[in-house]
Amino acid sequence: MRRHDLQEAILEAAQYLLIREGYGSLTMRRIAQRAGCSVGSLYLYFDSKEGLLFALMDRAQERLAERFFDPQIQTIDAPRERLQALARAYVDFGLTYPESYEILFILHPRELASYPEERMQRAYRLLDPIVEAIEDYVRRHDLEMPDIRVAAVSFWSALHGIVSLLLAGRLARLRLEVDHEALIEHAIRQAIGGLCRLMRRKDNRKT
Amino acid sequence: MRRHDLQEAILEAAQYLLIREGYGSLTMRRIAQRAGCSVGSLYLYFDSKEGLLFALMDRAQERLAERFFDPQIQTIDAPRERLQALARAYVDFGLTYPESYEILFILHPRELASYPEERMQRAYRLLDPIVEAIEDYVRRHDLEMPDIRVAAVSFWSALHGIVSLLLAGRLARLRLEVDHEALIEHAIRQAIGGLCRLMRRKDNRKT
Amino acid sequence: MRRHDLQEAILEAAQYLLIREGYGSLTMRRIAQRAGCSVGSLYLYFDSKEGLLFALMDRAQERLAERFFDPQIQTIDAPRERLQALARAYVDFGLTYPESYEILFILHPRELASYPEERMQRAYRLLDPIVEAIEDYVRRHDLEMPDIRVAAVSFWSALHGIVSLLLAGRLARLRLEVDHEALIEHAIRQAIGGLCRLMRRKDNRKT
Amino acid sequence: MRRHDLQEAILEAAQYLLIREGYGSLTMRRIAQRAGCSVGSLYLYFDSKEGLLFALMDRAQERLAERFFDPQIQTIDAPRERLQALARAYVDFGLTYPESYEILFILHPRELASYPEERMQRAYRLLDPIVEAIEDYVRRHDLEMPDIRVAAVSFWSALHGIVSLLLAGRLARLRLEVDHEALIEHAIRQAIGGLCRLMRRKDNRKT
DNA sequence: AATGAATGAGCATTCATTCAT
DNA sequence: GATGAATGAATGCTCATTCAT
Repeated sequence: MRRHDLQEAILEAAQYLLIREGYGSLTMRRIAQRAGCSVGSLYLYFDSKEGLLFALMDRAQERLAERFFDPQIQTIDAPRERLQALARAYVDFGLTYPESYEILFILHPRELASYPEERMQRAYRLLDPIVEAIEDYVRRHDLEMPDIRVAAVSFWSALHGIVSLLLAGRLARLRLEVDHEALIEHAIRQAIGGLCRLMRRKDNRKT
Repeated sequence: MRRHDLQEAILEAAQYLLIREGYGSLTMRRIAQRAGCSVGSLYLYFDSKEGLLFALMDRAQERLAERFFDPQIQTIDAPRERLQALARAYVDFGLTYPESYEILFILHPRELASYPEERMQRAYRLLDPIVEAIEDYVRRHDLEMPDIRVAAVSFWSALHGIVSLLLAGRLARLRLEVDHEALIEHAIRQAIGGLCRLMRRKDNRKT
Repeated sequence: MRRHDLQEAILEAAQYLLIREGYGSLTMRRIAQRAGCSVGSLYLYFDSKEGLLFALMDRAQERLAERFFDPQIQTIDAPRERLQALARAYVDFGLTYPESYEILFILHPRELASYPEERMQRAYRLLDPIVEAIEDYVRRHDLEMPDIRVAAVSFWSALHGIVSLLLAGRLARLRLEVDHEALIEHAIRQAIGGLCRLMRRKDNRKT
Repeated sequence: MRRHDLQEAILEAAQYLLIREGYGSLTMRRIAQRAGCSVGSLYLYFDSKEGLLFALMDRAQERLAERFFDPQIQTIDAPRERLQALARAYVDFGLTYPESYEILFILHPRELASYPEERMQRAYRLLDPIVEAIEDYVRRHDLEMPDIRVAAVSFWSALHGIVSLLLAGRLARLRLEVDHEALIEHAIRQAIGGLCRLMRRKDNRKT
């Protein structure tokens, strides 16, 4: 139990520092200091700084899964509503755990180069529920969508766009005094609306 | 002439390394090595590492302006087509000058904290043509859009999402073997379609 | 125990280099090399080069206090003998701990600009016993000395002159083959004699 | 003529910077900047930084000679008054040309290690007029002074003490709010008084 | 005579990592 | 299990000096 406690404290500290000060300022010294242990102790639980980062990634993936693969969402019957709930969950995850989001989707690939591919893949299962919802929608409305994978990635990219813009604090820097909540709402509706329209169009062209 | 050559080589080297290896690995030594000069020479052309980074920012902004504020685009009469041309230009800029895009829109603001705000603002003028196109569209079709600024940022965020995902090379890593061209096409149409639909909706509600 | 050993070794090394090679050549690398440790270890014991220098100052002040504020001297009743003992102690201190003397009184204040003033002041308490001795002398012999502070500083400056000349090794360089002991003896007697004479003179003028 | 002009400007600049910013901050770049020429030009007139420093020393010696070997002083008949005039001239030189004084008598010997000995000696001829004056005094008053060289160095050391204390700005730092003029006056009279008294004493003991 | 671009060596400092205790 | 002393390598940056022009 004890063991786990310190390990957890270390991860917590690292995560806290990562988003506050950035990866460049994330040092083993500071992590130890914040976790309330010695630098040496870090190496009892993690092989290296990279190992610690990987553990952080694993953790971030779990958190994402918790939110995104929420059973409550899966049971929403109407695919469009499900898509909306997924989008909401995704954005919420990003804004609630900015550090996790940063690690998973923003951190430079270089830092994660040697992160085992199989563990990496897990994070991107998030596309599956999106694909499913789109398929569902297409099927139910008897529409067409030639490449659903493309549609899903495109949908995801729109969500990623809004989250990463908000997290980077660029809007604030730009003095773009825009209400975040309204922006998120707008962006999600824009993505879903655009997606559905594309399906319809495909349909129209055929006729 | 020579003078300019090395300065250019340094910027080129820094840019190359920045995107390939990330900001954390961007060191003056490596820049010098890649530029084929001594570390000291870097300081002949730039005050500091930060200064070099700022020069890179300036450069990226110019490149963005070239593509995005292209007069040919401005003269497209139909606002929807103009919007599409702007979106294309934005994505093209990002894919053609990935380093510039990375510097402008992905690099964490932390690293550029002291970049003069007025110079920073220039980059974000890109919202203006988008705002104008939306306004145009709304006006011509006699629609309503309560907060055009929100709509513009939302539109931008969709473009940013697709570009940053492509640049991060995440798709490749994910073995998401998706055709980039199709994806871009899809994403742009999704964004425009979603945007226009949101306007119509507003209209519908009113009636 | 060990801990203190290396700290001491570092101070010793820094002191040695400071006097032998001058402040300009005092580098962390050389200190580490001479102390027999790595450069990084220096920073385990001292915050910075400046911090190390300050520790050296503190140390020098302690050594000065030991010699100069010797209780045995304070109890000498006859003020003139006490003055002589003080002068001896001062010069002895300078010659015994040349590095300490150099740090305290020769090193340019520039290098120590941020040394806390209150700690600095301690070193200059040395004027107090001199002032007291002069006051005593004046009182006992019923003489006059309008500005005792001036007299004390003047006396101190004579001692400083002889010590700094000897320490700088200038006499040797000049081939001024002069017996150091005789020179010190002479200088001290000259200072005391001159001081007392000035008092008498003041007296004479008044009458 | 031109040639001389720039050389002079360089020396002037170096001297100015030397005292203002200290030897540690005396860089070729800054000298060139202040002298209004390029760094390379410095090497047209001086072999190296050390060479420039040596030229500065030569210059300082000349200035000292001008003041100290002033014919007007040499012609003062009364040896005691001559001694006083010499002391005054010495202190004046130090306070008027602090940079020169610093170079000649305070700069760490290390920096001057390779200054040609014969040129070094010139600076210390200053002892000759002092020796002569003392000899004169002894002779005229029929006194004794076993080692006149010791007496002269001792006298010189008193003057050096007061000048170096004032130049280092220590008194100011100590908040020893002492009138400089009074202090100098006092110190010189103390030195002369002490010196003469020592001669007398020698005499007394003999009888 | 004068420049200024270029550099290698060096600066203080910080880093992730190791290991005896 | 935990520490903290120790380190080699790397960081951004400055230096005196050289040399083609």
